[in-house]
Amino acid sequence: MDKKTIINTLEKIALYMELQGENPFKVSAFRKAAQVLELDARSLTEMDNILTLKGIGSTTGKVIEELLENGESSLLIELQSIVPKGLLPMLKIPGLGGKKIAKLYKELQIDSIDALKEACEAKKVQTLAGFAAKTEEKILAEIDNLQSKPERTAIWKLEPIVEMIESKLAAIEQIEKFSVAGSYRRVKEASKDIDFIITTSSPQQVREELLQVLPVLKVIAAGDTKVSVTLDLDDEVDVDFRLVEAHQYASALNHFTGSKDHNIKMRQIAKEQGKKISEYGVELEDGTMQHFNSEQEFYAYFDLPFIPPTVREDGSEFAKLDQLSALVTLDDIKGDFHMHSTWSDGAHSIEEMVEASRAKGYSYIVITDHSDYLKVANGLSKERLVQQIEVIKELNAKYTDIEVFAGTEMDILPDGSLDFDDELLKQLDFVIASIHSSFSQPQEKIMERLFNAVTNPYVHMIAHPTGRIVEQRNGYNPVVPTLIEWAKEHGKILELNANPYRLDLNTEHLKLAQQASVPIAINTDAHHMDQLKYMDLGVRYAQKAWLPKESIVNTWTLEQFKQFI
DNA sequence: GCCGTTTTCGGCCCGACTGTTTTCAGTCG
Repeated sequence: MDKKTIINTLEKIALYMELQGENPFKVSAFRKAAQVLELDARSLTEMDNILTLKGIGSTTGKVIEELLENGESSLLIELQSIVPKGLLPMLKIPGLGGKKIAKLYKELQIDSIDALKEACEAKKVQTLAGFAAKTEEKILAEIDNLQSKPERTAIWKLEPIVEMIESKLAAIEQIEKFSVAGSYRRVKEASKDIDFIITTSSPQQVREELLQVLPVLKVIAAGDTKVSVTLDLDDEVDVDFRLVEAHQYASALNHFTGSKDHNIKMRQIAKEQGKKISEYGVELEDGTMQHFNSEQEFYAYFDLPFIPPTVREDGSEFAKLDQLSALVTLDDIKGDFHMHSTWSDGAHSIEEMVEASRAKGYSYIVITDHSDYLKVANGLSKERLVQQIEVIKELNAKYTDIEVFAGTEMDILPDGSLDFDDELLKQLDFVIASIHSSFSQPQEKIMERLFNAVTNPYVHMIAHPTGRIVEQRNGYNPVVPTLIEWAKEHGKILELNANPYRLDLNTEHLKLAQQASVPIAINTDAHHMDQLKYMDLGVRYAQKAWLPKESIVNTWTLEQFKQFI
């Protein structure tokens, strides 16, 4: 019996109880018990006091004891025999919760989505008290919608949509200030919807403007403080706008950034002090409202350090407040080790990339165009690379405020060999090795290729080590813990590729690398000047893995970096 | 169902919107 099974069982029990229309507090008691176990860092064998944990009482305790003893829960088994399995997916239909589903089952014996669809079409559902024609139509529409719409949308699909919305909001006169919030602001890899908060003194006008200027497919809700729409784009995306007054900005931003668990924790802290947190501010015991100029002020009011959005997750962040000041921030970043120019498949000349990097205030960058093998990307031949090294040397002499290093993003070929020989690699300041081909080879072959790169004395770093594309492609499936071991042994850097398509290594892998003291470089892999901005995303993604500045190569001074290479 | 050196009963984070009724329940984030 492992911890995960116990957590899953408790959550399943909660789900089945919810489908029975049980008391919501009872349901959440089981969820809370599951969360208590989840948030406890110890493994099951290390926990001798499981039944005395706060949040685990006699009933949930018995479930756990039973699971430990014979591997199953009679409570769950009983619930599963009473509640048809077909009810579970019905919770996915917006507008339907436990109570309504329980009623549909009890009164009309509806035990699946198909049965629900039939009953709606036969106009049986509107005969129930609490249901009417409009509800019936809505359920039918949502069932149709269910198949066509993905549950979550990847961050790289959302990014251009967020930018489009931001440009629209900026053009609406009555909007004073706005910000994206929600899980997108927390840098989740994928989100269910996009949240914006807007400050205005004429909410009704802004509401109308929003519905006008955006490509609205469907209005989900449109009240005085909240507008929810589905946008008609390549990917249908839901967007929530919350309209508040200027002095409520910080509280609203905090509230709608979440996460839900983070907010609940904050409210419990406030409650212990007799205060009440809402999206409008903090209400004191005498009923007066406290407002804040920033989220920093808000946290300080509760004697907490500023908790960045990226780590506001399951509540465990409150146990790690002492680590917050060590987290890497954009201000700590002194350079970028991976970018392309027109020499291969980049959009700008080396000089333009240097100028854009100077504008960022970097102390150093490395130009790393593709190597010979990658013909589709106009990879550099030996001769062209030698030429490029000279060009970079000359260019570098022109600058006193930034050091430009000559590098390469060299392919690790399908047969495991490296695209350039050591004689050439020797002449470069910085060598990246990466895989762009034959992803479907057996894992042993992939690892053999990576091993050859890691053990080459002239290679400094492995880029996008797994080759994944967020929410779309798994990559070439290396054994990452082994790769981390090798990197440690041979003194290599592993990359956090900051492009929103990649975010590679992912947070789990980054944590492992940090535990092994393997240095991480956050790189934009920019193919265009504008993409240098992804450093910000990379840094915030690194925060999600709780990476301290010390683990990040980009925080090194020029001297430290020179010493390393 | 769980919790409590103010409580063993009465709360549990808090508020918005919709649809169904006519003062509110259910759902959602």
